[in-house]
Amino acid sequence: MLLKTNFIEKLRNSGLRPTKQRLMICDVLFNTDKTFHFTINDLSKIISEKTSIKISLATIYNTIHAFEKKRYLKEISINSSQTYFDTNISNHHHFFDEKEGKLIDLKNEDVEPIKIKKTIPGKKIKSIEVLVKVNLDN
Amino acid sequence: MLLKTNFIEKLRNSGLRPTKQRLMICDVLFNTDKTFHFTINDLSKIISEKTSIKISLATIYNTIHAFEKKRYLKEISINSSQTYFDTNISNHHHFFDEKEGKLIDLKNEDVEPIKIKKTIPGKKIKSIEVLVKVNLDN
DNA sequence: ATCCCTGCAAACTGTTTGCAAGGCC
DNA sequence: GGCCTTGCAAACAGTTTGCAGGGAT
Repeated sequence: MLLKTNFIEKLRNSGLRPTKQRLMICDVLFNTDKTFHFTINDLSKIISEKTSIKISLATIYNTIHAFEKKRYLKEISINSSQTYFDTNISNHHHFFDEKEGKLIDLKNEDVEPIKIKKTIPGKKIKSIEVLVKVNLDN
Repeated sequence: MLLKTNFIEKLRNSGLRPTKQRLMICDVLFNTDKTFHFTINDLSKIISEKTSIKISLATIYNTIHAFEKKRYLKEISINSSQTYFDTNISNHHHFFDEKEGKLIDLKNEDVEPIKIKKTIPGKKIKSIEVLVKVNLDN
């Protein structure tokens, strides 16, 4: 758990002004031990349920992109009408439950190290993401 | 290489009427030894460059979705503003060149078999997709 | 005082849909 | 003829942008 003052610090250190909207978003995203996945829509709903303050969608997009740039969040690669973000910024893989449209973390020890035996000249591997799609067992 | 009559056959067998639009799309997608990746936009451009016939975007979307349902194509999971399709419907993985926005096939022998040691009760693994993001080497 | 940030509305992009006209069987 | 398909335009959803007013430093 982090205190509000920590968030203020965190934002300042990134060159982001600690506005009440950003602090609110920090509180939702980072004031928990667990990491989780969300869409902008999810986040917007959580905020409106949690407080009476309304944060404009534009501001939410703005803030999330700023946080992504600062590596407080990362975007997850799934084809979906909405973009998913992850508060777990470490390298890890995902299950995607097609029926529920939900992402589930795979711990690193759940996946044997991926070895890529091919390289592309002049290019460097930036990330390796495994997406395991699951559905009903029938 | 397949002949036009083969495509007519193929479409008929799937319960799809062999219209000239669909045959044109078949020709672009399947009348080659190589498989490839494309977006709807790409496809639309290829068609308009290749022939003077103009196929409406709605029809292209329509046809591609029909082909996907019939498993002549598959969609690839990348977060991108556009949806990518693959004429290679076998299980395989991809490089994604972030700079060029282009997909490159990884042959199965280029990736050591992925082992997932976790299961989800009542759920079955439908697919395992590896996306290796690459970018300039600096 | 300055510069950054917010919120609204409008704009934009890729995709989907409704429907009338046309084409395949 | 009946049903499927096409093509257009309008609708749609998620996201981005321009800009005026407000807030942080």
